[in-house]
Amino acid sequence: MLTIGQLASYAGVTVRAVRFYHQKGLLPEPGRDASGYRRYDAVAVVELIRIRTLAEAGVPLSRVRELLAADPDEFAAAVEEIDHRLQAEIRERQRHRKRIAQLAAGDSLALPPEAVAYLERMRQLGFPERMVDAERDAWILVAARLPASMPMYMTSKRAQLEDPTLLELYRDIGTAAFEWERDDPRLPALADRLVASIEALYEEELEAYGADPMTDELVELLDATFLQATPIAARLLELLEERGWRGWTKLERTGPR
Amino acid sequence: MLTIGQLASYAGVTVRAVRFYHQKGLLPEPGRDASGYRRYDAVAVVELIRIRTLAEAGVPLSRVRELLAADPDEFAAAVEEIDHRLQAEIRERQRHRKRIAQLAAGDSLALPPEAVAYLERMRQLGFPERMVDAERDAWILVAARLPASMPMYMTSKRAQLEDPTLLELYRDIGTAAFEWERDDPRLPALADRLVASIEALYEEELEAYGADPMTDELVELLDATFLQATPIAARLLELLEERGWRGWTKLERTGPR
DNA sequence: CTTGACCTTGACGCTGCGTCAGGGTCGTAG
DNA sequence: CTACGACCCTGACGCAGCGTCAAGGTCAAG
Repeated sequence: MLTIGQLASYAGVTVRAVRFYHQKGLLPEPGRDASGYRRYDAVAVVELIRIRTLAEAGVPLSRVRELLAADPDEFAAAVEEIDHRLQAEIRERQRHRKRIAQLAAGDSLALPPEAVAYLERMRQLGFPERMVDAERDAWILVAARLPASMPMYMTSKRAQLEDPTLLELYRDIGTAAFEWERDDPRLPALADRLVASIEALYEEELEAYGADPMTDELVELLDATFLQATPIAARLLELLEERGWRGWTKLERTGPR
Repeated sequence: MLTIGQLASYAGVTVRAVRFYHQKGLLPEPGRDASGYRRYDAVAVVELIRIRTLAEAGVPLSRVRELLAADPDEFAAAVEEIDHRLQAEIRERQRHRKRIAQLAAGDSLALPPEAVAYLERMRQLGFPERMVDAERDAWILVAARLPASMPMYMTSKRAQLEDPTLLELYRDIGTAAFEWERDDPRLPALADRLVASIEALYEEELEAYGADPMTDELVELLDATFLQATPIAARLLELLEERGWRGWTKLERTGPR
């Protein structure tokens, strides 16, 4: 007759695990000896090994209980289902591996590769790090909501970076955002240049991309980020409204053409 | 400003998860509005998405906390370690899949394929199901302790099954085990045949396999299983001792040659 | 004013055990 | 005979990552 420790070492499990299986009704409680110790026979070893075999195959203990008492057909069906689950878990982990492989570089945290490339291009072009960070945060928000549209946005944005006039404008906005005060006298001139660019872009963009999938919710959030990021944001929006345009992330014409 | 529900839906997580991250210190508690509601800004969305990105990559939350504050070198090291873990988990599940694939047939629960083949051969040879079951349980015990020795044992046992004299003897022991009483008068004659076979095998086996890796502990357990399985077991052991042999699983000569 | 959809804190539940705490028991050695 | 280490017992809490009540308070719309 075996003690619980001997039984456990036989099946390669811990004593605690054996008691746990008793508690869960997977393994019947054996008789006790005079001093209250559990005493097991060889049948218990076989039962315990069966439990471990299923458990080690990744079967949850609740299923193990059913399976030990199942007929061959039920057993086969259960095995198939468990195999599907294991396959799914493997695929999940393979996705995770890809994901963390992309995380090796800092920006890619939560961003698709084309966005990382776009931010890298900004750095190459000499944009200040703070502005790149702000851009990154904004695109993280977009990527979370509209992952499918990221390639489209990034294609559009990269094209804008290659236009010398726009590049100059973006750089100046960056400088303004992080170095100017809210009432800087140079802001109206900046707003003029901005409006000129908007009006030049407006027609093109509409033709090229059709309806923008961006939701009002997201637009609002991105605008809020901008307003928080720099004190000039609020003033710039005012100046734009005076010139017939409302918004920031998504511009709408309010005045005459 | 966002409520907790809006924040959560933005990052694709549940409200409960957000509160949990607050509790764990992953996400800072934001300010409250007049009625005590948490109010979030866009920065919180970005932080939350970062947390989820890491968590979805299979990083435990305790590591997420460290990683959010880690420098690029630490981050890269951590990513590598996590990737190793994921790979290990994938390999583990692939083993599990193999294991449960083997479980499709009933006997293979906790038995290697060669043992399953041996039991199948017993069935082909017409051994009664009860005897096959008893054999199976015994070999489950052996396989748990000495998996590496199973091919050797099975080769030896299969050879014995192909010997007509031994086959006849085993079949008769099977019949005796499940149909005779402890004091059946035919037992002494069975013991004589058994001893004759043992003495014929004894020399051969010693030469062929050298030292048996089986431990005393395992021998004792297997003997106990035999004694529990059938009332004739105890009597048979007595008869063997009278004839100069002790034991069952592992026989030792006690008398003269 | 009511309804339904939100928000708050607090507490328990799930899996598969690990790990104390606070005892009793067994076998062997001195 | 006693002491010691290695066992055994029950009971309870802890872990990760939330899900899910419970028992309220708040808000916007009809």
